[in-house]
Amino acid sequence: MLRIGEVAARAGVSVRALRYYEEQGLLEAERSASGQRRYAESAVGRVQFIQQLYAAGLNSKDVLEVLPCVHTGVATPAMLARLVDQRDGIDRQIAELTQARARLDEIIRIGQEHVPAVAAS
Amino acid sequence: MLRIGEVAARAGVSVRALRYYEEQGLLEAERSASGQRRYAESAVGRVQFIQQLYAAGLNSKDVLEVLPCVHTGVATPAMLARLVDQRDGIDRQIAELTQARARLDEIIRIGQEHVPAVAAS
DNA sequence: GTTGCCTCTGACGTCAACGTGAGGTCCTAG
DNA sequence: CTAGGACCTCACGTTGACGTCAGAGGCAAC
Repeated sequence: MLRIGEVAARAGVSVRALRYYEEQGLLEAERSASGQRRYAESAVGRVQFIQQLYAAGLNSKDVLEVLPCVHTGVATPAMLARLVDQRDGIDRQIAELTQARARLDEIIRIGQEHVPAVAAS
Repeated sequence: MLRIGEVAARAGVSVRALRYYEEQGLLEAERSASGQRRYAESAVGRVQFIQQLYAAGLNSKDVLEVLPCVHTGVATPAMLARLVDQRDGIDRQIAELTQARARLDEIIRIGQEHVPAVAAS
């Protein structure tokens, strides 16, 4: 059983974030006799996945819809539809990012042509 | 010369957003005699690129650093370094998204196995 | 037993990218 | 010449994911 600081350090987030996740129903913790949170080892991976979903543009409500499937491995048809929606959203984001990356890349290429004296090895 | 509503409609953003971009120094506009903004045709593409950069996780300050290179086609070595940094950031984001997508995908796959009676064609 | 770090519960602060009126002006179609 | 959109400038409101501070208690070491 891990304490909150330990989980935060391992998952690379703040202690405040973990309390916030609990507030949002994203993360459960047992309590010690004195009321301190105790986490299972699996909490670290769970938190990292939550971070990934946030990074993918989901809000905490979306994450809340997705997470039960992760834990139970079971999904209702409605949940599956949501999951597919979220995956499609991520696909669109990846496509946009790829396009933005390509544009940035071309800007860099042009920039290097115009200032070639420095990087020429 | 386009009016603000026209640019907003074509670029798929709000009028308020365009004023905000101007406020942040991201987008310039001439003014008519009565003070109304008049945009060049190129503003539409510029706005769309700004949106892509926002979607890529850049804030307006970052965008402000990147945009001059787009317009002039010239970049100082420092600017080039920033551009490369931003591109690397986008690469990291794409990697994260791809990983999140893979995890979602597996959840969907497992979910479909557990509820096969519906989707079976 | 006390020092020093960890944790607790509120509860207000923050920051970016706009949203949303208020109150007034412009413009163009009929 | 007037009705009604589109546009203008303030300027406050919103939202999500935390940051941060206050005041109090917990825990392991010395």
